[in-house]
Amino acid sequence: MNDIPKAYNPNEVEDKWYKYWEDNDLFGSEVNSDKEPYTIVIPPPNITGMLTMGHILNNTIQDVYIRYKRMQGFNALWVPGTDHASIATETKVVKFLSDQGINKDEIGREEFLKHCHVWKEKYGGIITKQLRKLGVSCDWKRERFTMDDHYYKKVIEAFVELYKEGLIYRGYRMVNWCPASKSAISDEEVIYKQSQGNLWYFKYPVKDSDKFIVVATTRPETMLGDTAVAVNPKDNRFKDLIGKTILLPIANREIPIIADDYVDMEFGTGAVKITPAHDVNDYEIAQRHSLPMINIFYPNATTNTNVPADYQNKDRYEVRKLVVAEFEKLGLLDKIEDYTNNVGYSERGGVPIEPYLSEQWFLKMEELSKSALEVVKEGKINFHPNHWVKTYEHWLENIRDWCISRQLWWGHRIPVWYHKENGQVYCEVDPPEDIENWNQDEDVLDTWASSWLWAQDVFTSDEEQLYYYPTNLLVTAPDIIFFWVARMIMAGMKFMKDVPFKDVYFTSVIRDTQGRKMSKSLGNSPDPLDVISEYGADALRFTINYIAPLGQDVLFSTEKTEIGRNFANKIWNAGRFLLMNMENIKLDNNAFNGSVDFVDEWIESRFQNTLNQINTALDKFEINNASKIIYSYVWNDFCDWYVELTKNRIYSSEEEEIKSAVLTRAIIQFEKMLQLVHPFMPFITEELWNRTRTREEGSSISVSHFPVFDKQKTNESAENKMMILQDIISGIRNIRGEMNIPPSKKIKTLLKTETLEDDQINYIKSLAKIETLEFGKNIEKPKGSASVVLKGCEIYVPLEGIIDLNIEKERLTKEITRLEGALIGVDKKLTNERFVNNAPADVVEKEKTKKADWENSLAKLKTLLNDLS
RNA sequence: GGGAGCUUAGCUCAGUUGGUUCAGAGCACCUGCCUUACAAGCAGGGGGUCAUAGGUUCGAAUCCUAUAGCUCCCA
Repeated sequence: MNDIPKAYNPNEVEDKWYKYWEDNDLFGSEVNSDKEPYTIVIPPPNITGMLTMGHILNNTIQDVYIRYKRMQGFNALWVPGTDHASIATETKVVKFLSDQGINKDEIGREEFLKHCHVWKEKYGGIITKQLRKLGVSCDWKRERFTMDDHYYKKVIEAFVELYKEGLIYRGYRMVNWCPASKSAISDEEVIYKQSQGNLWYFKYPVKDSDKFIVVATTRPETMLGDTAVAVNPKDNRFKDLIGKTILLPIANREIPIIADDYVDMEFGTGAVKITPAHDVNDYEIAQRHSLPMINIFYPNATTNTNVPADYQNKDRYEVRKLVVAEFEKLGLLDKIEDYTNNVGYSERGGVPIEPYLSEQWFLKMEELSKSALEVVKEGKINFHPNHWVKTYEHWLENIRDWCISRQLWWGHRIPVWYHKENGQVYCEVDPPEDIENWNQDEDVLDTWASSWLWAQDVFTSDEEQLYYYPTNLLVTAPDIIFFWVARMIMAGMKFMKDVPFKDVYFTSVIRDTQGRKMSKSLGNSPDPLDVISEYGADALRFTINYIAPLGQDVLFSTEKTEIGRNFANKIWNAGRFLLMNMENIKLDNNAFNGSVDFVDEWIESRFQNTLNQINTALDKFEINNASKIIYSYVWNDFCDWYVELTKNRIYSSEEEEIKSAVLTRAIIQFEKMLQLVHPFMPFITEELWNRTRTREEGSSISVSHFPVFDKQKTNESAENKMMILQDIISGIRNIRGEMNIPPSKKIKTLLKTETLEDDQINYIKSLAKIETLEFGKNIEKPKGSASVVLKGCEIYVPLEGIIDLNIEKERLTKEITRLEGALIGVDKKLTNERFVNNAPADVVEKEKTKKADWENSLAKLKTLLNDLS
């Protein structure tokens, strides 16, 4: 056993065990009607992505729960997989190809998709490979992809079903258009950013008049598509102009001046230009007034032939400059003001979106959102933290139809065919038989319109679906609550008539130490794999759980991982101590009887209470609380006290039998602790589990039985007895510390007490480094002693000659001041009649006891202080 | 503009139904220790007007109201 290194080295341990787990299929799950399933589906990472700190947090939490439940005897299944990420992947592949001089449109759809699949095979597994480094206990045999045959078919079936029910429709509508990907995107994919812009004031000449009407706009280029100017009917400034027309400069069109309540009289000049094809509000006004709609852009947001020749084929921002310059030249530019406005950007494309008229597919939301709202309100699904419910409700109550078509090739192609001759529409899972007479719709579905089936269709047979669905827990980042969580709930209720999961855990958002969101562009995100190789996966897992409070942001920096690394090292060394002492000792499982003393009862009691607290914390999804409970049990109870107290018995005992019994007991206690820690730190616990004794091939701590809380084994009197012991030892250590007595110097100590028992004495002697200890109720304080007053016990450390009286006076005075302050508080309460009359009797009683105890101590302290002078 | 959350020690955060000295932990800091598991450690110590102002209550970090600051979501 001398091969146990002094410091824990995760690199020598982690890969070995991961391989062992996978080789032995320890995380596989099969339908088994005798066992209750516990199911989690992974939020499928995007195949274009790399592992981020967000993934670390998210997947660590899932792994904690799945390992915990697996050890508790559930048939635990964690389904891994990836998402095809339509826009992101297509963008990557397009760039990849164009770097080689290949143009997407030239090679055509089929050829392009081949490249996509090749690309997916090559890069699509990066994250899932990286995740293994974290120790995740997924069932890799069940890895799924959103474009797998089975899953693809399910997506198409869902479309057809919804179409036939009339919930999916096609329409020529104003959508959020991403000029970069040349596709429509959904409302949720638009990100609003504040930007410093201008408000341009244009003078529009009124026909047959020398008057002008001034309009303000943030987007001058759109004037080329204006089809009206609108004013508020109540606005007296423009009353006489309503019904007249404007001669639109540059475009040289005649457009009407109309009245509409929508116009805000306070904004700008009170008159607004109307560009129906490029503004959502204008579009609605145009519909009310039957105005023409002039689309001035190609799909990439360059100007088309609907604008004068000089302005054609130019980028929208270039046209803006030209238009402004021309207005200035014509003397029609009234003024320019600074203006801050919200500009919508395409989440994926990164460019400002263009409101754009086009033919798109929509999914009606009214019915779907209703049931999704109900199940959360009724508590069939619980959000953690709960406050996300409000955000969720608000979104569902104000939802608009979902634009599900994308003008892309990579994805699930819409299963609709149009007849070449008669324009007939055909929507089925299988293509029409006379396929040569039909054209299939060119669009694919929004990625989320496929991943919304994830919780139900990662299961490939009815039997499996029936057994594993609904899943138990979804762990995800709050930023996809609408994109994914809400829609998965809709899909579950629609297709399965049941919720997709029972609990949703929304993770923290990971930021850097300055509170900035981690992002590629800022370069402030550490590569998790670097962190793992530097500190170990267990260290990172533990740290991220430890510092991530439920529902709040977490500020992460690489150095914080020291918390977990040090903790792992602590566990390692506790094990090292036990194993080293076991070297020449036989483990004797039957040797308990002679050795049980209150320390053994105490640690068992602490263990049980800790176990109970951890169960409660995990049930409430207070995962960082759970890690703190574990940390404090392992470090404070187990290492600082229990192991130290074991030493006393191991070293002082001459009897091998007792030594063996103490160590056996300690090892068993240590093993139980390892099980507690295992869901959080799987690698180190597996390593030590295999070092405490020889294990069968194929066995693992990860499939061992998690301890079950047993109230019978808690022991209040042992805990109390221990507390007294700890107080006395701390008291003596305090004197040592304050008096600067070096640890090497053994001291003499006297204890005036009635309650101390023999079995506590040896512990006190060794932990407080005492040479001789006298105790009893009639102990007298020696002259020149330092002293501590505890409840029912006084400690005297005779230090005549060494002791600095002033330091001791200071110590005592400090304690006296503290107690006096506390007593004032208690007195204030007890002399207040309203307190005595109104507060519950037990509270008053407690205050009285406190008062008596403190007065007692205070009196003793004062006597001690007097003796010194 | 609407909504959610946050503000407690130098830093990051706990603090349950208001009641034990409830003002805590970790890191950082100071002092002493290479004490036979661990210096990635051990022992001891200092440090906070609980954002601000009111209110409710016998009693408030905790409940209510207002204000300020910060973060996020939605329009």
